[in-house]
Amino acid sequence: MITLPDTASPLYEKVKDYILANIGTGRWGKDRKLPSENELVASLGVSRMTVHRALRELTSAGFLIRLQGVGTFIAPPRPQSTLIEINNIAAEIVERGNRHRSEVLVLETIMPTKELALSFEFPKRVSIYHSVVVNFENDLPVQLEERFVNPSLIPDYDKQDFSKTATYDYLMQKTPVTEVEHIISAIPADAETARHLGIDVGACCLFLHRRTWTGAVVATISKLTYAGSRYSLGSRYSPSKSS
Amino acid sequence: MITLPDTASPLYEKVKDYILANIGTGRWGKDRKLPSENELVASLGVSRMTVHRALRELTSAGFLIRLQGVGTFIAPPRPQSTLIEINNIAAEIVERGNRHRSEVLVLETIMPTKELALSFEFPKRVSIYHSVVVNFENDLPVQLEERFVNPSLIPDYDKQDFSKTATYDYLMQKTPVTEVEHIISAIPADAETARHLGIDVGACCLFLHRRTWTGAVVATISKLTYAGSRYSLGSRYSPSKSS
DNA sequence: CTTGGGCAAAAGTATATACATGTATGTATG
DNA sequence: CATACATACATGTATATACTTTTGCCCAAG
Repeated sequence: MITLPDTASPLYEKVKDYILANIGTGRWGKDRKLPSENELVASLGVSRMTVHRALRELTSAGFLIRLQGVGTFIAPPRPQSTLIEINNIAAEIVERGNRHRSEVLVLETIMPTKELALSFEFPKRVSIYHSVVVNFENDLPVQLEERFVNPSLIPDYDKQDFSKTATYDYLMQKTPVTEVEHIISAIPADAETARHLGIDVGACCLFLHRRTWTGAVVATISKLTYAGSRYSLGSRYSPSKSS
Repeated sequence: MITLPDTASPLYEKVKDYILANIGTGRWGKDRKLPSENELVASLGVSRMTVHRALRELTSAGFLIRLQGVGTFIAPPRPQSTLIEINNIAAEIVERGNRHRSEVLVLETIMPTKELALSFEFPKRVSIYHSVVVNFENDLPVQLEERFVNPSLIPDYDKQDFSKTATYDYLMQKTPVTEVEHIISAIPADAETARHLGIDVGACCLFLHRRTWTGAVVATISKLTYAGSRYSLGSRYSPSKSS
């Protein structure tokens, strides 16, 4: 009989910790198979429901794999990918304690180019909304934001005052995003970008291309250009909010 | 008494669906407060444990917020952030059907600079591993990878042959990552980077700075420089794998 | 009016029990 | 030898019950 630590945390958390510790030390590493629920009940002296809860939560957290009728196994090492988080720039600037301001350069309805229509996966040509906004941090331009918006999902996009509401906030509020595609690259500033961001032509810019979906429909396409010298995308992330 | 649909799914899933549906239609939108567990027990005719499980899972999925002694509430709309995924470059290249090859330029033990020691959050000066590797896609250099590795977590790092095993694979295999910090920026190539990547000095590069933790200890610090013209980070992501 | 105690209500935890369902395996039968 | 069945064992689900912890609120005492 193993005695679990006498801490304040609930019992199922102690069981989870016990299991994680044994995974970590490789004690169950032989065939990566864990003791059965009933064996854990016997060795830990807790009820099966408690063991079951611990195992279920570790499974949903990705540590374990369970097969009914077979057993519980240590999950293969975490998928080799890491996530970074991209936040709303307006919120981010304010959070840093700086002043955010935006300037609307363009807000119009256009017929998409063939390439754009393709990106929207439109079967036929329909007009779309188009906006260009510059975001300032303490009066220094940091981001040039060009957006193309599917009007069937977000009507009235062209009626908004985006110097007050961030485009991002408006879109997030209007339609749920079910999928996002990002492409991040580094490009030299062209003449127009350079002018809007107040940097030299050819200066390094971080370029973020984003498409969002609502269901099967492409909702927005955004091209975000950051002045490379003034901005970097940062994030800190815990792959698994374990235990 | 509400009757839940007569499908094959388990009861707690039906309860989850019922709750999600009521959130979606805004039925409980007034003060965003849900019926208590006991009220749901009465109205749905299931046991409290079942209701509790449904509510607990919806809470951990981010849909609800529960306060002991107070009640259950609809969570505010999803945090306004999106995630992008950064994959192992070697695997990525192979997945694209291209040939991956790496060249080890440096693999040594060094004393960290003051700045580096600070990044590692070292209390005192200890030596660390240092590697510089160039990754090729079809013989075209795409990434310059400089890594600093905490020897207390990953001994023998300097004994590896990283032209065979990707550093990433080796590290992932040796120690679990509990937290990751990323900073992405766009910088012009310096002379050395330009030489290794075969690009012009001053050309745009995507620069990824990464720190990984194992528990409270900084495990690795990586500086990944991508030739901007040849590479972009891409990902597609579904924010909520709900219910 | 303010404070503090006590009560009710809500979620959180833990257990015992039962049955359902999926899987592997051994055994008897053709 | 092969198939079908029985069985044992694993996880999955559902309930009843009991107790704990936290919170909000009413009400009485000061």
